Amino acid sequence: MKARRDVFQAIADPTRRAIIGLLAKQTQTLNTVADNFNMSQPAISKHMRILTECGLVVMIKQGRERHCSANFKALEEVAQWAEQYRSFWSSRLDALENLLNESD
Amino acid sequence: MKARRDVFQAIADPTRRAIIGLLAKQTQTLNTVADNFNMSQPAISKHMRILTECGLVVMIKQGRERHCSANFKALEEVAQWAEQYRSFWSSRLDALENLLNESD
DNA sequence: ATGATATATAACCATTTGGTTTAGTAAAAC
DNA sequence: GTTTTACTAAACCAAATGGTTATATATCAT
Repeated sequence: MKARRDVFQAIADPTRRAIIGLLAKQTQTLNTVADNFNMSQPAISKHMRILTECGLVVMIKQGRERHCSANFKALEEVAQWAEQYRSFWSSRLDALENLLNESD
Repeated sequence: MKARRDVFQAIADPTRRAIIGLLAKQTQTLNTVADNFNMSQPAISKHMRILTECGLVVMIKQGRERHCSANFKALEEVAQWAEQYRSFWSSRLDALENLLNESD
């Protein structure tokens, strides 16, 4: 049994972020998703597997089609991680100033 | 010349996220950062290089030491990307419901 | 039944990743 | 000036990543 996929790793790939973007507009089948990319269907299939493994996408089998839908809740972890540092970048306390103050 | 590093890829690694967390508390030298991890100093050096290449960390040479400081502004891209989908997960329109509605 | 369609699975491959150890180099301490 | 110290760079390695093509499987259409 594989260790549960990491959502940070899942969104590291630009193709997978683009897939999320597509699914935000509407649920799509795997094939219609694949039409948007310049790569083979198995490649998209693999990306989709990674996305489902970390909970970012839910796939439901309907006949011979797989209907794919994004589960944006899984992005909360990412948003929260990044946002915890927002006060740092929105304040005056960013990296350069830290360093400059330090060397004063 | 290497293509500019991607911040999404940079934060995909848990060690690098931990480094960001450390630098949020205070600027540190490369060595003091390395003390927090169970890996060699060159390994941390490499992580730090990736972090600086995508702008997440700023390093300033001071004598023989490298003072490392996080530049949280570089996280804005990540926060914004994730947040654009917040309305989806905070509303009732999440994946499962989409699919269930569809198959009604 | 036969064939087309939608997808998964397998086998394969090149490249990247994340680590290692072993030098090097530059600054500080003695 | 010799030795630590802080780090970088190089050479190496196993494993993971992201793609391919070819094949299998299940469903739908005829």
